[in-house]
Amino acid sequence: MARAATTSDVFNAVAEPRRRQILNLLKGGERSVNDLARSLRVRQPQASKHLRVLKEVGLVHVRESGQQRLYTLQDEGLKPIHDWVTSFTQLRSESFDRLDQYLQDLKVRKRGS
Amino acid sequence: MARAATTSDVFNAVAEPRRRQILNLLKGGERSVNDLARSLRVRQPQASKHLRVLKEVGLVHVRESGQQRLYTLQDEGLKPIHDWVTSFTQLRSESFDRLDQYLQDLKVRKRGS
DNA sequence: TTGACATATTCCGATATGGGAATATAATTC
DNA sequence: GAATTATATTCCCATATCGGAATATGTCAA
Repeated sequence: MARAATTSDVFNAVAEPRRRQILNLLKGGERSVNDLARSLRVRQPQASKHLRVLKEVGLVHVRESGQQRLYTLQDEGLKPIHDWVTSFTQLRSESFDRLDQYLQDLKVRKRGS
Repeated sequence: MARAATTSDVFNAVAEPRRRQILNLLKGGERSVNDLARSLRVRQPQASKHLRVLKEVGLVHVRESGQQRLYTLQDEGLKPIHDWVTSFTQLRSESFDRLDQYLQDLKVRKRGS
C-alpha cells in the first residue's frame, strides 16, 4: 500500500504547504482561481488542482460568477484537525494558561468591536 | 516534484492515520515498541518505522531501558498545527462561544481535581 | 460565428510512500 | 559463547503524488 490519497481526509489535504497557503489567502474572503494563482506564483492548472482537492474534502466552497469560479473558505471542515490537536494540548496545564490568556484577549477585542 | 516527505514537517507526519493512532496511545504514557505494535495490530517493523518518523519531526521522545525503547509523547511538537488551525477557528464567533463553554468545563474540572 | 478570457482536465515523469519479508543490531539470560 | 528477546534497517513493489505542458470546456463580447 502506498500513501493515502490527498482527498482521503482533511489531514492529508492540508499536509501540502501550497494548499495551506490557499486557505490562508481565503481568510481574506472570496477569490477567483486566477487571482489565487497569481498570489501563489503558480500556474493556473496547479491552482485548479489544489482547489479541487480542497473542495473534495470540504474545506472550500465554489460559487459561479460568469466565467469565474469564486472560492470561499469553509473552516468547519477543519474541525477534525482542531478537535484532534486540542485533545493533546488540553493535556498540559501550560495550555490552560495560554488558553486563559487567549480568552481574555478575545473578550477585550469583542468589547472593542 | 512528488509529494513532500513525511519527515519534512509535522503536518505530513500526522497525515498518516496509523501515526495518529500511535500518538493517541502515547497519551496514556510511556510505551515500548512491541507494546505499541500489539495495540495497533501491526508488525513490529512497521511500528518502528512510524516511530522513526514521529521522532524525526519531534513528536515523540525515546528513552532506552535495557533492550527496550520507551517512547513518550512530545505534544509541544504539535504547536505548529495547533497554531495554524486555531488561526482559522478564531475567525468565527461560533468558535468563541464553543471556547467559552469549553473553558468553563475546564474550570469546573480543575476545581474538582 | 469568431476570438478572447477563465477554468478544468489529461498525460507525463520523477519521487516518496507504507506494508511485507528478511535481515541486522543490540541487550539479556543461560 | 549460544540462545532468546527487543528493536531497527534494508529491499521490494504497487500506488499516489505534484508540477509541467498541452488540451478541453465554458463564458462573454463583438
